[in-house]
Amino acid sequence: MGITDRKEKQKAEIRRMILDASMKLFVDQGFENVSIRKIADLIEYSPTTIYLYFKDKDDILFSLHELGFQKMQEYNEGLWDIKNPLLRLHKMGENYIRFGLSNPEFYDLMFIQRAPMQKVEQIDNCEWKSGDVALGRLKDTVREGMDKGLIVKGDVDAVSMAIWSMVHGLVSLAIRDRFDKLVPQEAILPMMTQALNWLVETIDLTLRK
Amino acid sequence: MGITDRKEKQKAEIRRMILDASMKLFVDQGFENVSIRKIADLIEYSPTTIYLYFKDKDDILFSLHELGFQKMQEYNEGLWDIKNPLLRLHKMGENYIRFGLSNPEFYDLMFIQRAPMQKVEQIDNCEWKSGDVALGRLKDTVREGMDKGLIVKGDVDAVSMAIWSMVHGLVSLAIRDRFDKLVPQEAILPMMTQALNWLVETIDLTLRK
DNA sequence: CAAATATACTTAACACTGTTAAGTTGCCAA
DNA sequence: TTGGCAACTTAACAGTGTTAAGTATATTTG
Repeated sequence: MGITDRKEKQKAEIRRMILDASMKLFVDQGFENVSIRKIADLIEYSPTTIYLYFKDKDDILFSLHELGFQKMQEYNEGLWDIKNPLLRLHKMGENYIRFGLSNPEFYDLMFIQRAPMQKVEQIDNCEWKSGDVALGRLKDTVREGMDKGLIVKGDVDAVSMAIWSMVHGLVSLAIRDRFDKLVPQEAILPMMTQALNWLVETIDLTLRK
Repeated sequence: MGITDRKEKQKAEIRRMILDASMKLFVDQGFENVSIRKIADLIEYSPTTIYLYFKDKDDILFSLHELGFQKMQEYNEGLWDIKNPLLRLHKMGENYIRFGLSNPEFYDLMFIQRAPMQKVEQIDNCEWKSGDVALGRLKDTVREGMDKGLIVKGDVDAVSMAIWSMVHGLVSLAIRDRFDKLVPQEAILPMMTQALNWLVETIDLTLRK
């Protein structure tokens, strides 16, 4: 089956091209400037060809959102070498913020836009693998911290959600311009870092006498 | 000037009609289903008439976003009767979550969509009054709590941002369906409440011995 | 090898979107 | 009565996602 094999590879290659073009477009020009026609222009095919490789636009956005999670993991390389769960948690937060601010369009897709979740609802019947894996790592760290008596005890799920929500809140408010008119531009990142530091210090049991 | 006066009132009335129609549309059918033409249909005018009363679509969305802040304040009636700043803070958080989940489309406009902020940037040169006022109330409460030795000390601005970010994170992840596949539907609200409770307990100095 | 079929891609169109320029009413003041 | 102005509409532009139908080219089959 040498021929069908090569065909498969060609098909995968064009899928790649479409994703690459979409990525380029929405990193360069922002989310709302990505259109099927612009993608088609970039890969020099007709717009309808794209529908031979993806069911619809949401399908492309879903794939990109998964690439986003891959990219995010790169930020966390070496994270598990940190043995102290509290320190690891702190670093996770820092990486999360750094990733969000450096890749606002990916972040948007992963945690703000509705499109990818609609695909999850339709296709992958009842699972959001990428999100589940990422949240799992947070939960593990929180649990470890509690077990070792390093951080304030509480329901692991609720506490993990609270921490995730806080960093997500910081990043999403920042990239949706809600800090712009409340905090001087150059003070935004320091303020975010300070907020994270405060949280980590507040839950740190070792700081209490 | 009786005539020009009545004219003014008529003009204001049509503005109202447009805003009411937009509100109805985006509360009933969701944000992305609001179009100039649908608004026009609802008020039985031609689409272009709307441009005689609002500069563009963003202008309408900005006005709606301000109405959202008004509506939010209604949730906080009687809040300042609570003398204990920690209790008040807790209630503020509960109200914030309740408002967000009950009025997702308004919340979207106020804290997620970019459109209203773009209007702020263009017109109101360099202020986001609604946001500033709301954040101000939070800051006052946090400061009062710190002054009275009821909550963990820290930079008032950063701590306020941290708290706002956490509740915003909870609400925005919820209304953008990020909890749906991670937590059973009926467990979402309890989990959010639990997360808020945990935060308040964690910063409560009176609980420490 | 020729005919039938399957593959890859395009053209044209539909039903939308926000927005603008130009045209049409009807009312008010001179 | 007429000029001008205000309120409103029609028609159009340039864009969007998406689908049905058509056209080559390549592959398989008789």
